[in-house]
Amino acid sequence: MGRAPCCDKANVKKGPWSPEEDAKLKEYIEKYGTGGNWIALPQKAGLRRCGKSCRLRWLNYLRPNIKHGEFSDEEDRIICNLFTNIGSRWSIIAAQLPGRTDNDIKNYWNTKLKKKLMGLNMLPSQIKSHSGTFSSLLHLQASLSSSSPSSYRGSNNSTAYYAQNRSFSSALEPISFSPSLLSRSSTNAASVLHQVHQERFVGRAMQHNYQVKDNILMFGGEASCSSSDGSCSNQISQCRDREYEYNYNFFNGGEGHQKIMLPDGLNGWRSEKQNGNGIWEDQAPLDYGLEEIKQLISSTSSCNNFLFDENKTEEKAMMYY
DNA sequence: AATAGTGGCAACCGCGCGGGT
DNA sequence: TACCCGCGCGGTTGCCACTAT
Repeated sequence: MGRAPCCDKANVKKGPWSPEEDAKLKEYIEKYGTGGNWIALPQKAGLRRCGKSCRLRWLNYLRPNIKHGEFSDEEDRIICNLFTNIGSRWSIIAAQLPGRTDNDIKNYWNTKLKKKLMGLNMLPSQIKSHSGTFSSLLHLQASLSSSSPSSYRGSNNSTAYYAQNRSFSSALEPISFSPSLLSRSSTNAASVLHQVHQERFVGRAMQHNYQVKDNILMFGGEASCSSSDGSCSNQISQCRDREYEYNYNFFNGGEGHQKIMLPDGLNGWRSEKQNGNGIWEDQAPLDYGLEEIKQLISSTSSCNNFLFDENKTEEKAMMYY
């Protein structure tokens, strides 16, 4: 049995909003607010509209400080960067662009920005050969970047790595997230992180959990949750409590020298270990040829090359995904 | 001038989540 | 604990304007 409709569809108007309806809605909300109940709002405001429709109209069009029109290069950069790192979390991306709505950004991405990027660097054959969406390609890029050449693993300064290897690490521009980014989302921060990791490291439809065990960050299901003392959940919550620190260390391989075990996003699991010289090495290489991978990544590097300011690699409070 | 094709945007739909009971 | 309800999100659809033929 399906869910009950949110409103009486027969008595509800659909389609484009008239200026009169806009005025009614705007006037009502400015006077009384939403009252925390969108479902009841249209009736009170004298509108024959579904509450959800009112909410959408208000959020995407009528509410103050909405920015319409062309996106700036800086906005392009942010969108591209965030999309690469967190995928189609339009609301989160929108939270980083004051005045822009998630719908706006989504439309802009789908109709313009994606094509812009594709047109610049992607050859049709490359797209076809990987039979994935642009999104999955970016995710692939992201996951591959997380398994970047082991030569940098020994370094605590990943920024240096980015600076030297921008064409390869294109999507791994460090991103600065304001705390409001997470708090403004209806989803809690840990959940966002969890989802981000799923998208970031899993190039196929697999679901993974992560946990911290003995200072080792591990991804996986029950197998990785085999703590002998059964304190799996505690470890996870510890991880969540320290999410900023953890994320920094996670990618940076920095303070704490956390080991990671992660899905390689293509062919299964890949773990890493430190060799005798303190260099982090992949335990199992990817089956994808390195050259092919580099080609893929450089082919999508337009995201950085034409949008990103080279001088902005210095980030302060940053999280690496 | 008429028609078909394409792009862009606004709006809708269905689902998952979380709070309340 | 289970259920209901509203909210918010992401994907999709439909309409309109513009362009090409």
